[in-house]
Amino acid sequence: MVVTRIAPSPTGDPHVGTAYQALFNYVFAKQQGGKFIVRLEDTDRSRYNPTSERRILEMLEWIGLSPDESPTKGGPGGPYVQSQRLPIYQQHVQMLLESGAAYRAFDTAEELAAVREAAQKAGHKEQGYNRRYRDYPVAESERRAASGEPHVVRLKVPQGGKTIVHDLLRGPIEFENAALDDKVILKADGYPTYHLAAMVDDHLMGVSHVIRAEEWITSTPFHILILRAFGWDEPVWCHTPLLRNPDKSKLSKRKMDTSVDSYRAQGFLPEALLNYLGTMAWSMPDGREIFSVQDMIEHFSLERISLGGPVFDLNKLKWMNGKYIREVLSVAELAERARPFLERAGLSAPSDRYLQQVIEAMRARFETLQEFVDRSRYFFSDEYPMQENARAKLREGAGFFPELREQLARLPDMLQDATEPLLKAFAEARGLKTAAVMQPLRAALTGSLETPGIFDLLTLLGKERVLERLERATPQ
RNA sequence: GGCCCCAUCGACUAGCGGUUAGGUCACCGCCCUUUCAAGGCGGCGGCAGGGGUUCGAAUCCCCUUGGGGUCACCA
Repeated sequence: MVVTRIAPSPTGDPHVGTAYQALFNYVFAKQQGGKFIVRLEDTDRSRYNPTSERRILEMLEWIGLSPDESPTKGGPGGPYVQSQRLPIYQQHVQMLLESGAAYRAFDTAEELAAVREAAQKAGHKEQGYNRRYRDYPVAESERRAASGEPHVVRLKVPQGGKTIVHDLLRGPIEFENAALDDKVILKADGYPTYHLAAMVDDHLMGVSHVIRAEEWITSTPFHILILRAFGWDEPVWCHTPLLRNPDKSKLSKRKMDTSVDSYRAQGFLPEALLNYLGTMAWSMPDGREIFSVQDMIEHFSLERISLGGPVFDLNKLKWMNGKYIREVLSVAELAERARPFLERAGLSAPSDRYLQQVIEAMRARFETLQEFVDRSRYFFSDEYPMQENARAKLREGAGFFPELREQLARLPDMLQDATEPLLKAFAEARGLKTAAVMQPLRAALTGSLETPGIFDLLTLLGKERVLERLERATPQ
């Protein structure tokens, strides 16, 4: 059975890279009739962030990549939080200690730093651990450990030969074992390092395919060595390209907005964000660019992942979000999603019908739900900003506003059948171009020159508000 | 710097020995539109360079260059 996983570290905001990895792991697992696991890697106490954990899990639900097994859902391989699995790791490390595949090292942090510094000064190329305790007498090691002396446990990496990583996308990648380090697998605080914990968990949880970012390639030989030390089989390794900043470096919050929560707050739709991520290093066989996760599951193959590192382009993400807004979601759905944004801005719609009508009119004019709110304020409140270019138009119309208002007031309603002839006749009677009437009117009604069509505006705003705003726009 | 990965328009990509190198975003122009968008049509723009292999290379191999990742008791 195919089992995939993501193993995020709860250290901060839910990262788009996590959503990206989740997408590929989820889609592949679902397509193969397998399962998708989420496991939290919180073995670094110093970087642990208590709210991050919950937010990562919530993010996955929001975006629609719900795991089959996770800290909140549980499952046969649980617990799914590494800090709750300490006995398991310690037990496994003990096995390696007993088999001689690992050894205790009693170097202090200061000693290591000093050694490293000395090596650097001497211009040594080898930067790894000096393996001081690799051949330390076992009895002595046992004694010092038993006496409570702080220590770490390191893996005894073979000093000759090579380890080959068979990457699904890149073929065999060779590493000289001599160039590898005796990495720490159990820290002095009793917590395992990522390398040990991830391999033990992947094995115990039955993970068949490790689909992860390419930054892990260089530590994969070490992972393979851990697996071998236990006598376990390797999963299929598949390293996907890293999402990039515009300058091509690894996507980072210093240079880009990497928080999924932030995109959510800006009014990006989960479907659109997911669709966009799906076009990063992957493409639909038929070239379609707008596709759902379900479409992706139907046509996915790991082999179609391209290897160049894709730049995360906010511009195209926005375009795609707009595409979903105007062509994929129904007006009713959009209304429901827009409502919380409206409320957060202190606005509310008098009715579902009205909200939907406004959205229909605005649909092609916003690309995020926040933009919708920002650009539609005049539909929901009489307090809206007057833009500078609109103010200028207002002055042009000031002279005829009272008369225009008078005439509009005599109409039974503001429907186009009545308002259009009126506006045209009104302009003609004064020797004005129709636009010379419409633009000042638009400015008076909305404070803006970028709005839906004037007749939609009149209809939606209704007679009462139209007359009121016209009056308000007329200088006393 | 060592090791490792990668390389098609500015960006995302299609291409997997024979194509006028296709599509999308962005940009520019035109159309539609008495606003702004959206939409339609068109345009600009690319196989990093050099060697091979081959009748024939964007496609295969090598070198160079460039970019990236990684070298923690972080993941």
